[in-house]
Amino acid sequence: MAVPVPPHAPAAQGERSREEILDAAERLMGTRGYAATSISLLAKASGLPPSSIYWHFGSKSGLLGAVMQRGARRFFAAATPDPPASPPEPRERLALLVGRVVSGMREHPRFLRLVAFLLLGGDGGHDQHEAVAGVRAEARGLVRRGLLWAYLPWGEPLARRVADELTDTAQALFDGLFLTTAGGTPSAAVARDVEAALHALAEQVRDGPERSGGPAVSAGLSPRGGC
Amino acid sequence: MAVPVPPHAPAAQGERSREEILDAAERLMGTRGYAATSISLLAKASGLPPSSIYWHFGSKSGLLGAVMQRGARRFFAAATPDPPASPPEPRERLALLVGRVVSGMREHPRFLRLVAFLLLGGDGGHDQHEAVAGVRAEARGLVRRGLLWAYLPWGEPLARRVADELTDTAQALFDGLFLTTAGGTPSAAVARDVEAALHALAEQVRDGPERSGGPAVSAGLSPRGGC
Amino acid sequence: MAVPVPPHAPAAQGERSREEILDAAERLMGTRGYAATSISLLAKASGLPPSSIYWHFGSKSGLLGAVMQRGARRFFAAATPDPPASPPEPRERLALLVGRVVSGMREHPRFLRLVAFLLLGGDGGHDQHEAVAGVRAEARGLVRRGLLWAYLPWGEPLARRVADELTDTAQALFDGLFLTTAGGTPSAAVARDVEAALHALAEQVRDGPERSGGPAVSAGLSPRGGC
Amino acid sequence: MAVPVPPHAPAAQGERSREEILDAAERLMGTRGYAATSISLLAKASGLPPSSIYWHFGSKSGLLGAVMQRGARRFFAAATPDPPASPPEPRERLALLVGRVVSGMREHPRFLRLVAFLLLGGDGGHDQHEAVAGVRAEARGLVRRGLLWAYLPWGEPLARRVADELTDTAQALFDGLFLTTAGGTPSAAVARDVEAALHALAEQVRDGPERSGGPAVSAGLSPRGGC
DNA sequence: AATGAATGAGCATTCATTCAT
DNA sequence: CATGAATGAATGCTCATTCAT
Repeated sequence: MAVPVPPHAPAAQGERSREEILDAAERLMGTRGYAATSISLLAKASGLPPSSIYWHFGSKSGLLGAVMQRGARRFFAAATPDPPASPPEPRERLALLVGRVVSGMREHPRFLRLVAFLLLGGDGGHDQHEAVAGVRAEARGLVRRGLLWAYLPWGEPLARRVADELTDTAQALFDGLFLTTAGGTPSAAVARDVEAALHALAEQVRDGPERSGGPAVSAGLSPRGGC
Repeated sequence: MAVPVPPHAPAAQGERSREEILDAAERLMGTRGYAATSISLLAKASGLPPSSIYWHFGSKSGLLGAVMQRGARRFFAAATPDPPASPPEPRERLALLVGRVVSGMREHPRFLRLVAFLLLGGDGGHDQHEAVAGVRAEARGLVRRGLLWAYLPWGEPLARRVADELTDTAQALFDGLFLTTAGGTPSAAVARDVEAALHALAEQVRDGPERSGGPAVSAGLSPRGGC
Repeated sequence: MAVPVPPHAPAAQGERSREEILDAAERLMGTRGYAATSISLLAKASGLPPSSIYWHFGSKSGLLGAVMQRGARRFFAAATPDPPASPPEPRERLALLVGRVVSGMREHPRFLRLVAFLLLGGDGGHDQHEAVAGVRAEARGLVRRGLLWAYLPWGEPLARRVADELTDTAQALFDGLFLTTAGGTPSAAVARDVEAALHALAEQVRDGPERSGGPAVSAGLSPRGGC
Repeated sequence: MAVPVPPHAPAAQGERSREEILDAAERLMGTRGYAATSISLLAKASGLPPSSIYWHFGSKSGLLGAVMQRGARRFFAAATPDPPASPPEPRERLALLVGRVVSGMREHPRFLRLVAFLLLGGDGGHDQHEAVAGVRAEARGLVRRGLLWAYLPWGEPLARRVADELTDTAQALFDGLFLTTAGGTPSAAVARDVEAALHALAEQVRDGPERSGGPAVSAGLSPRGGC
């Protein structure tokens, strides 16, 4: 006897199809890039016809949007440090932060590769540009909050200075950690160096407050000269 | 009987067409990625018909190969430090090294973006995988020689240790410096931090010879250590 | 056991949906043609899902049939002259006839455009060809009865001759009046001329009984006669 | 031995393909309408693959444009009366005019049906709307010049008045002549009546100069009343 | 050295339609 | 009555590539 489906279990089969398509899309787009992943390839990989993909997501870029949304939710859940674990030392806290980011990379490599593809590719419509920008901004926030929390034992004003001055660089170091292995498992040695480097930079921020006139040389950045 | 024109008399018009195609390809492939750059788009951008592109390069991946070859030659020429400038201090030498890499990034962003696309993308045939691997290896060599030269003032054995232990990390930091701006002009502040970070790591190599058991914590990287 | 709702209790909501679909279909098919009007467009326009359209009409051509039926009923109701108004003069009666046809055109332009589309298009299945033929035949009957009534003051035998000889031409003139503005409001000036032309032709029928050998010349229509 | 093709015989095969595609398109679009004629149908009918159609015409609407252009050129060549034949009597001249129009209809029915389709269909992009408007305007010019020439024996001022007042109506009558048979061979009887009707209207223009207050009644055009 | 013309495979997308609920 | 979900076939169009000239 046909029992009417209760509204809170909405069309179980439809939801399952949707997830299967999203899985296939994350896997393939994160492997080959957005442009190189055709709808018919996704159809083959998900076992559903192209028209079903369109029924669920409306368009290829709509599918991309859904992949990004779900991927971002999952990645940030994996990369955000658990509040309970709070060692007293900044160095250990930093290690915890780096560890969570690295484990996020290890658990969601395909999503991050897709983000990298989109970050590089200037072709996509502007909604996907927006989606990427959103993810990047959220990641930046995560890094910033992480630094703030890591260096809170040094006192809040200093922690804030560290976060202000190192967020961009930290994000860049994480990007590099990811890109060097092209989205494979990040190298433990490099991760260790990244951690050490960040801590060294934090100590420089703590010890030498004069930032813009510091000892950095970097010839070639300014129109040749120094500083 | 049509004798193929000998290479030392390069039939000016033909050579010019070839360069125009390469320019368009570097620009477009470095902007939109390889897969998203069609031959007919290249034809429109270069002003020559598709068949001419095939006459010059044989296939789309042949064109990619030529773009990579020319791009690599140019990039490494721009990123290799001039031998004459040799300041006495490692820190200054490092600054010079970073400066050259950054100026290579600034002058050839499209080529580097293309490399990044190919590094991420598993789609290309294995020729292009080879080409990318070659470029990466060459870049690694450049970084290694750069570090060796920078820290030579500390004595060759130590310089060699620094190079051995920091090459991968240095390359990762450069990758991050590039990816953070997605191939736009690299941030001067981040470049400065990268430089400072590398130097700090070098000092750690110099001061604490015990590497693997050092103070690094990085929970989650080793088969679960901290946290 | 689900008993089909008896027709005299038409389940208000269902009837309303049906009418909304018919409205959207008449509007869209009469604007863009049958082939260019898709079910999903109709769904969007009517606010009901495609499956509901199928529930009500069974198929796209079933929907067309229903549109034609309702449209024909409405159009002929609007175009049939009221019996009460019966001026004594043929000319005035003719004016009344033309007026009603024109007002039918003004009130149901979309239906007539759809008829014209189907009249021109050989694509539709033969049901719709039949439907169109039915509408055309009914229209012809209307015109014929109208002419008969208009020229009854001249005596029935003559009125019958006028109707016999002018029905086709009158229908053609009405067609032209409609097509010239492509289904917009018919031009009042042209309508006046059509009326005058029909009356002049009727007078010719009255005055010169010799039809086939009359003064008409029309080179090129008979198997080459003049020119 | 391969002789280079002289430039004035440009790619004979290409031109032939182009014409074959145009032939198939005129035939099919003029039979089923623009929307109902798919590219793959055209490919089957012309013997060339869809991609070749795109090579020659760029898009479906580009093909439509080419069909319209060629069709208009041919139709107007067929429908324009030869200057040499100039009988003295207006009635005979009118017969000649009608005859040419009718023979244009007989020789190019498919083109005219396509025009009618486009005239009715509000969906097409605005370039096709433009093309249709152009054809309609050119046809109007043809009718106007034809009337002027036909009634020149009555003196130029009168001929000009006839043309001014009857061009729209004449075009409508021709439209009706065409639409009644839906683009089949126009009925000779109706054509004869159209000719007679036009002449009768011309005589009314000649005899009664007061146009706007004339004997036309057409109830229903003005907001009910008369005139 | 170059190109106009062609082509089969594939693209993203929409089609009319069905059916379990 | 109504609808969410699905589907195979077709849509207009672009793809990388070839080849005679």
